[in-house]
Amino acid sequence: MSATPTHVEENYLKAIFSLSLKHPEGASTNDIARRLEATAPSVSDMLRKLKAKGWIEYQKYQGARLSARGRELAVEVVRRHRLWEVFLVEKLNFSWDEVHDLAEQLEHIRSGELTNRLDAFLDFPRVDPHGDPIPDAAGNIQFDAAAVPLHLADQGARYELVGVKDTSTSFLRYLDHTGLSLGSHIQLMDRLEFDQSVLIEVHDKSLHMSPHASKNILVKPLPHE
Amino acid sequence: MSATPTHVEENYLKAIFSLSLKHPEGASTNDIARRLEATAPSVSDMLRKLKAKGWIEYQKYQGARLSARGRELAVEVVRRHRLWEVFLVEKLNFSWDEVHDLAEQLEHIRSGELTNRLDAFLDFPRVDPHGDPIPDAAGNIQFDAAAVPLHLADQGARYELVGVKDTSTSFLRYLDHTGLSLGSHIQLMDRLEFDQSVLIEVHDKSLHMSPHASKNILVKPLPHE
DNA sequence: TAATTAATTTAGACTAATCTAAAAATGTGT
DNA sequence: ACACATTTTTAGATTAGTCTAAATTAATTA
Repeated sequence: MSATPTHVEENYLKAIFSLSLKHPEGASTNDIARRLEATAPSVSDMLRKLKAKGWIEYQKYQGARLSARGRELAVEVVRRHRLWEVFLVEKLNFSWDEVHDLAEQLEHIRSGELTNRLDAFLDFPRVDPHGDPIPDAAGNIQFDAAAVPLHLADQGARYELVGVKDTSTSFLRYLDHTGLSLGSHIQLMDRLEFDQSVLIEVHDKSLHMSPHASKNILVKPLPHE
Repeated sequence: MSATPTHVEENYLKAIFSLSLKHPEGASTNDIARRLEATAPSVSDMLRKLKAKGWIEYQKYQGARLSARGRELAVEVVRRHRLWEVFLVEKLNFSWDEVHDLAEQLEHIRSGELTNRLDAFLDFPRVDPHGDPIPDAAGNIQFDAAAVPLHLADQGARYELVGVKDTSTSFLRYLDHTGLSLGSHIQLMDRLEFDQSVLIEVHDKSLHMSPHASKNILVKPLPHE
């Protein structure tokens, strides 16, 4: 039936998938190119091929959307990526800022058996080390509806850090530096509307956080004590 | 300095390495082609490239030998392959006949940090699930000098199964079927010289074993009780 | 040693993935 | 709605790896 994608094709599908989360109407050639650090002509070429294989819907100049099959393939890659990240952190003691590149390689080993056994070995984790949800074997993704970016959270309320949007090494190192990690309790003391920076309290220490940071931290309200 | 080999180049280096164990004078084009299921012209081409990169010594029509650097690279691949095999069997509960193809993919993820952490996580195993020695981080390989193929073992003596040379699924399944696995105790009842088949006793059951099997099983003398 | 066979290399072509430079289509602002 | 900027696609070239068919070298055997 449908052939299996190459590693490169998997990367394109994954990029289109993640771009589509914010722009369901379709991923543009340039956005994909930026994401994959490739040139627009390379992307244009590849979109034609992916369309021919039935993995995306695509009309010239109109951007790309995943087909049902394309989405399945992309979600499998995401599942593998996130499971390997959990493995690297939980079992091999890597830190959350070191695992991305390794997982980028491990994610391309395509074996349902391997993936599912790894999943079981890790005790069926629901999120990866950055708080991103791990698709289950059927491809379902459990998004946490209660999660909001910190810069939109309620003044005075108490939150738990449940995810980060920016998974770059530099950002994660910055969070380590401030003592923040998944599960940290945060109280939002003040929001400075003009630049969307925030004043928060973590572990009884107060901290002024830039808008870039506050926008890239996902929090969930803590139940009142 | 020396660039890093591609996955394909790693496969060639590994093939030359393992062929060189039996024929230290050099691996022939055809032998490499057979091993990699490629054609002779493909191999011929690649040998020129590997020579240009300084990883093999090679003169036209004379076969290939690994350079010092080439050997290092090959041994690293072997190390990764065997560590992943241990992981798959010990942690993910794969059986010894299922791990080869997965390890062929995992072995190409080149990260010293990953490899060494995996090694530690597995508690520094010395052999893989087929009894093959795992090179240490410095590239040293501890061969078991006492191991001999079963068809050359001494009549009447008692042995431990310490390795298999043929790691094909069919052969390993056959061994499972007979109840043999790494560590099994074997008594060599009779050797039939004319065809190198043997009569052995395992777990108090006697068994007639074909020459192919007896040649591909490595045993080590058990200390007398 | 000459002839034949086997092994190996060269020649030429193909696919996947990439790039730069140029052309074409789309979108925007006055 | 026209001109201009932006985005995207086409054209053409490159690299890695592979193949088949043909030529060449090495080995064997009469």
